[in-house]
Amino acid sequence: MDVLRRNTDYALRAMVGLARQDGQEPVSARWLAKEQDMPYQLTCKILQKLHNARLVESCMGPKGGFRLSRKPSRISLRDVIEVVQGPVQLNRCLLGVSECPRWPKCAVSKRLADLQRHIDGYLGEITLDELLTSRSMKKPKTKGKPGRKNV
Amino acid sequence: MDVLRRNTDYALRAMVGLARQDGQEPVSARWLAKEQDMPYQLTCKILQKLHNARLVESCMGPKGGFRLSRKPSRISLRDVIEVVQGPVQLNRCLLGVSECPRWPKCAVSKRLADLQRHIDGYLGEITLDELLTSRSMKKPKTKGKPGRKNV
DNA sequence: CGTTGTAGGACTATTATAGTCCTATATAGC
DNA sequence: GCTATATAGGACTATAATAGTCCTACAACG
Repeated sequence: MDVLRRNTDYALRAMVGLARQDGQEPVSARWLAKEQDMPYQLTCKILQKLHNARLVESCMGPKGGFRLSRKPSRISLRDVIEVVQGPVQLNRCLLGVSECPRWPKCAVSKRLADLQRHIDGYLGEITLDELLTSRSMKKPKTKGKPGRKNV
Repeated sequence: MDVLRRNTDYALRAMVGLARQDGQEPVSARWLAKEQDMPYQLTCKILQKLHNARLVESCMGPKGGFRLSRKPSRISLRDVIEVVQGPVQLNRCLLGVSECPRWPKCAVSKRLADLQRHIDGYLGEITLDELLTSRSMKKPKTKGKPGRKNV
């Protein structure tokens, strides 16, 4: 499939949904799920992950819900991605040389490591607020399976 | 392995194995499989794919086998990757805007599209011959690569 | 104290990937 | 021609990763 998975997409949508509310008022998972066409239960799970990673704050009870724990401009795409699907790695060996059983026979590494660094850097630079404007319109139709729509 | 799958890794190893033989003599799937620690049947499948994509030539019969269809310096990592696992895409929508049902609500696209282009370009630049030296365990890498590292 | 919310464990379902089995066919050498 | 060794490839099984659901517990506002 793709590098960014469906759950990552959901997480991004959720974060964007929260960022738009931008207020003090917490937003409920149910509302977010509906707003962004995501399965409710999954939305809960993903928000929990985001909460454990301190990207969002939560309050329980009626009037409860979630809000971003810092400004959208201080949350990167990479932050969100890593919470949901872990780091985007080209190849497992790139993380820890020590783990590769074929080393030193295998060493695609050097050039790929450069690319890896670039990807990490790039994803780390893109921030949530950059996604806000483009996401702001109300959607036209789109119903059916909760299929993968888009990032 | 994440972005690059195991089969892609196998394909890369197979190609490297072939590139090292550098000769006129075709190399059999069985030999390659053993050399590179890969399941024989899978190796056959993958070589078939590489053959259909014209990256390798094949000859049947005893003394048959595979050889690269062009020089290692003219085969990119991207060529191999795309044969085995398809294009490395960050997100499905980046391929064709027309397919996205959430447009225009969603448009992470712009920044990600840049990254996508960079990845494609980079993978397209890395050539097989650049992997040869680093993959041969005999020689430590005291040697500068003659490969074309041009953008 | 009931309603509306999050927390989260434990499951099921679905899909993608990896890997195997089997049969057909080509060809070199006898 | 016959046989051994090779690729070609369809059809299958197995395994793993991902997506999604169900259920119970707990927190807090009114």
